[in-house]
Amino acid sequence: MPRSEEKFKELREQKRIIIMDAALELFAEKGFASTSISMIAKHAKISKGLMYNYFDSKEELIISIVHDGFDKFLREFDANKDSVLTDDEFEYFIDKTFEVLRNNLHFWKLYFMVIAQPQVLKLVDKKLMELVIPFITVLSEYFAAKGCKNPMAHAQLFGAMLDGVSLNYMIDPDNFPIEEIKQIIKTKFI
Amino acid sequence: MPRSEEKFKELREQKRIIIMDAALELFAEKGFASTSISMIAKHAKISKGLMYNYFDSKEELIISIVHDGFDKFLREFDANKDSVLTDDEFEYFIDKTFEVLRNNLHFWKLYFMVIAQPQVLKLVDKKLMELVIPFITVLSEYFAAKGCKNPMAHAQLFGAMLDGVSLNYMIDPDNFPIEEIKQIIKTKFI
Amino acid sequence: MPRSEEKFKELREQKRIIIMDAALELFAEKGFASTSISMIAKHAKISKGLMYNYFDSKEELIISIVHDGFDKFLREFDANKDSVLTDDEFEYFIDKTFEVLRNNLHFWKLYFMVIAQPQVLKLVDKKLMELVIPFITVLSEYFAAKGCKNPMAHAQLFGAMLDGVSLNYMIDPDNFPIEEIKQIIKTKFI
Amino acid sequence: MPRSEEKFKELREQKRIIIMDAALELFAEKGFASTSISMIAKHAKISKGLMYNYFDSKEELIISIVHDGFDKFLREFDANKDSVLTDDEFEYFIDKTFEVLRNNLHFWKLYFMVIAQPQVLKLVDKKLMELVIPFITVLSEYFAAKGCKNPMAHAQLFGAMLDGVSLNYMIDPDNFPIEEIKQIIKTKFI
DNA sequence: TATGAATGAGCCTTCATTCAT
DNA sequence: GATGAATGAAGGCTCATTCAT
Repeated sequence: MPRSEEKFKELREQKRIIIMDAALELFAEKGFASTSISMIAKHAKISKGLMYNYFDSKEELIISIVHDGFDKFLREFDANKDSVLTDDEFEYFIDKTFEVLRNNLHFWKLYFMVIAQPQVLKLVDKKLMELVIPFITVLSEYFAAKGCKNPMAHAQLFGAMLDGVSLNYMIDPDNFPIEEIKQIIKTKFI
Repeated sequence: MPRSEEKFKELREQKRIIIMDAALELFAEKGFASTSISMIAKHAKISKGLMYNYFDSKEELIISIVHDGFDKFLREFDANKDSVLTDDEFEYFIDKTFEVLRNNLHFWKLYFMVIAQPQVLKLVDKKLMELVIPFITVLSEYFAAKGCKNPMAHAQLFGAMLDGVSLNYMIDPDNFPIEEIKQIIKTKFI
Repeated sequence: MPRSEEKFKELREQKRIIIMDAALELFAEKGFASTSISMIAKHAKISKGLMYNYFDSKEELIISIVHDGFDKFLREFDANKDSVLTDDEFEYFIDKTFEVLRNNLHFWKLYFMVIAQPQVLKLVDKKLMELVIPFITVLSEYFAAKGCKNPMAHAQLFGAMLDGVSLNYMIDPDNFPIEEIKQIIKTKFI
Repeated sequence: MPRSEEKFKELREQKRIIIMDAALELFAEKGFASTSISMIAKHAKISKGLMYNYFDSKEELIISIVHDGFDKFLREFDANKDSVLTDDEFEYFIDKTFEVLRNNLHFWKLYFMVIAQPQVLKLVDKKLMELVIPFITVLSEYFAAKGCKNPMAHAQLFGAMLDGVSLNYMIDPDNFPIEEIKQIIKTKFI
């Protein structure tokens, strides 16, 4: 591939990211249906028409954002998949999760918007499963190693609990005692 | 009040409920924005215009549904507010919660739709607080009596966990091991 | 006609008038299109359905109001039609006109609303002509007797001027010097 | 500014005018409320949606038409504001007024529609005052210079009379002797 | 006579998407 | 690539009118 073409691809990718960031911010703030393409284009400082040069449709845009976010999320954790977690690794996992949560509030708002809306969830659930299953599996193995009777249910409860904590944090970040709650979770589950 | 007038009011109330049920079903299935008044009217077997005889707007409709659901929910629990919960009462509370969850899947889908959508949440958050605060208070007192160091954070974690469990159950009721999870929660929190 | 039937007719006529008064007030205040049958019914303290017992349609209602107003207006002046006006009679005519104007502000608002809206004017223009032509004729004869070269144009100008004065008075009754203007008109035209 | 951008703006302005002309014609013919955006769009040979690219709402459309018309009207007269009118200037003013009246029948229909409809008048009355006050002032000074006792009332009567004449001409242009009436006005007021 | 629930056509407006430039 | 004018379907909502009671 000639250098100029490479550079071109890179520029294109950067513009894609600019659009996705603008869209993410607005989606998180106003919801999917209440955010128009016009608003996204204005916020990304491009024209409406150009949007369609990068994304086929509004749906494809939100799908891309969610997929991208999932990928980023996975990349933060992908070291520890081959063997059973140690307690230290599990604690690291918890810390990392809360850190990611805190640093990507917009994305998690979008995430809940997506899974709470059946019609949007459909667009994304396959990818979501790809993300969730390895997590649940790793967790399940961890709890099995700790001697839990029903490690799979333990893992699912743990995942659900993280969902619930994220959701409540997201709704009112300033009044949710995220740090204390992290400690309690560690006490109860490690 | 003459009987006929009383009857009129009753008929009106019944029709309101028919409309709200129809709307709840569609909202839960397709989301708020993706459900049109036309669809609701058709599903409730009334004309579009009649909706507006019973509800001022689409927003007022979803607000009414949510408020009604919250009230129904509260009525199931209002016995145990005056003193600290015993362990048995706490267990009963957990059982009841899971029972209500199972029997009102549509409503809980709507509930998550609502809290995940900023623009809709705004319409309802005062009422939501009225619902949540007494629960958190009662839970907090319970955990305090059990000797927890940070009873309020415990209560909020517990509430968040229930949210997360509900959410995951709602997304895929058939594959979420709700009963096992209830047992684990009891073990960990009573 | 038996007495009861007579009484019945009278009651009916009274109710008609109540409805027309209520409608006139609202039409004058908000305009024809912006006043709904519901509002009129509420203001007249009857049900929407009953309105249609007295008037076939919203259009028939406004037509009735206008016709009634014209008839009332005519009845105030019908003495002086058979012969040429004296100067005193002409002055009396001017005084009377201004008095009627002041006492029926709502009606004159409606009147201008009607003639300014082609689609409504159509419904009423025949009756309007029946009202206007005798006036113009009488005025024209008066100006002819005074020796004006073009008495018909004089009469039409005079009529138009009264329209204009009414219109301006109606728009802002408190700041339009109606009494001074009456004097000027007398000076210029008697 | 590059030529192309300039041209864009010009094209945009032209389209705005096309829409306003189409709307003016229909408003004058059928009234404000009875003219739908669909009808305007069809008459302007554009799509319904495009209207909203040029005007925020139906109300903003009529406001723009009225403001534009007033501005055009003012531009025809703005020479004679600094000192008292001579008789010749006053006669020129009358001639000009009648000429403008004759050449802009649609606009004057709209004008009367607007001032006869309280809800529409509100949208426009500030601008209307800006138009009327200088006229009344100039007229008032003219009549004062002629030695009238009550020049302000004279001026207001004169303005009202022009309103009334316009109104009657507008209702039935073919049968209203506009030219003769102009002569009578000159005789009576110069 | 009197009510107001019910209808449905039609209105204003929004918005994802396309396309000429 | 980039723009934004243009389209048209669809949505929320209003309202004159009808009709069962």
